Amino acid sequence: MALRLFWTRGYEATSTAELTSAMGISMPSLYAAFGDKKTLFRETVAHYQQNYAITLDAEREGATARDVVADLLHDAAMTYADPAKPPGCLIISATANCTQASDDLEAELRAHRDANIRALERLIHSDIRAGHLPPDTDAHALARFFGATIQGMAQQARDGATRDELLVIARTALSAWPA
Amino acid sequence: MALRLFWTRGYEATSTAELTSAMGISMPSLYAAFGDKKTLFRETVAHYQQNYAITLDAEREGATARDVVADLLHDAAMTYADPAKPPGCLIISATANCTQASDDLEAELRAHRDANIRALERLIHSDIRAGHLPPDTDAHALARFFGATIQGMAQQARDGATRDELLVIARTALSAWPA
DNA sequence: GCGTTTACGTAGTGGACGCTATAGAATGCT
DNA sequence: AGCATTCTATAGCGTCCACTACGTAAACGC
Repeated sequence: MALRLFWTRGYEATSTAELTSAMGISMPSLYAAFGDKKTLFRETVAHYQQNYAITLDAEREGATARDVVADLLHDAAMTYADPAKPPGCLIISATANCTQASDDLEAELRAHRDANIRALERLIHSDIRAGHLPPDTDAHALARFFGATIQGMAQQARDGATRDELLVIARTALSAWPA
Repeated sequence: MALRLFWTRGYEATSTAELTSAMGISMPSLYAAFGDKKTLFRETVAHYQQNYAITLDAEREGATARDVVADLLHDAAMTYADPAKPPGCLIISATANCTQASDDLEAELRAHRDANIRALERLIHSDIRAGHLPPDTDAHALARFFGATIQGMAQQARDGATRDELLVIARTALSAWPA
């Protein structure tokens, strides 16, 4: 599975030889199917996004932003330290420390991360408008804080943190939610 | 300067050719002075540790653990998003996504990170014993939370967050401190 | 049954990596 | 000054990278 390799080792540290042997196919088959390594990676990211990435469920009926963020943090803890999957998050760490040759991929994943934080910010804003949060709440700051927390949880998971430890981080972070 | 290169690009993504041209020396001079690339990196890490890394000042007179952590977060924000320096933290990200060939370096930096979190935990423990924190405070959880926050701030800085944005993250994180 | 075509695997391509052998320049001693 | 020694620089070593050209063998049409 290409996903597991990119997930654990990142983009550049995963060689095409490892990919072909893990996928059980030969080198020309891989290039006939995907064109090049970058395209394979992009399709892997899309697959990850749809099947494994945590998402904030902004459409949940009757849920406040706090509820949604609580679920998001819970999902992050459960996913990032799932013993059956590689630790951490592909979108957060797969293009960390890459050469100029992969600057485009790094920018694409960064765009994903920024989009997630902006979605979080919109969610908080709508809760301010709905009166669930004080009108002077700094939505941008709050969104960035939880974005940073989730990225920190991903890094902690890669450093060996367990689900329980991540869940406690999530709970502590949530206590920073404005009254 | 080797430090800037390793700091921005990480260990494996920095080539020896870039290092020599940045240091203004030739390839054999580098190998005569340091032996190999790993040793150069280790000495760079030591130099970074002594001159640039944020440290928690556990010996500060009359300061509570909260004060010390507040300063630590403040320093992190100022350092990680310093326009005059590469963004983020070398010890946090320089060995992310490395090949098996660099597993030893990754383990060494991970040990640094773990030591920092344990130092934070000891600081919190001593504040519990001193009565500045409730006796049921989960020191381990709190230390991991702030460790995750700092790692998240470093990643945010590498994603382009400004000092002000990091400072607000720091302030928000501190509001999770037990009453 | 046979020629053609399609698919796969082996082996190799140019290039960059970490690292080093050899040749030249600068320095110190007599 | 002349010589030895050290110190540096160019050029190249083997290896691995992403990627591809060829030989081989199975599948299809007649």
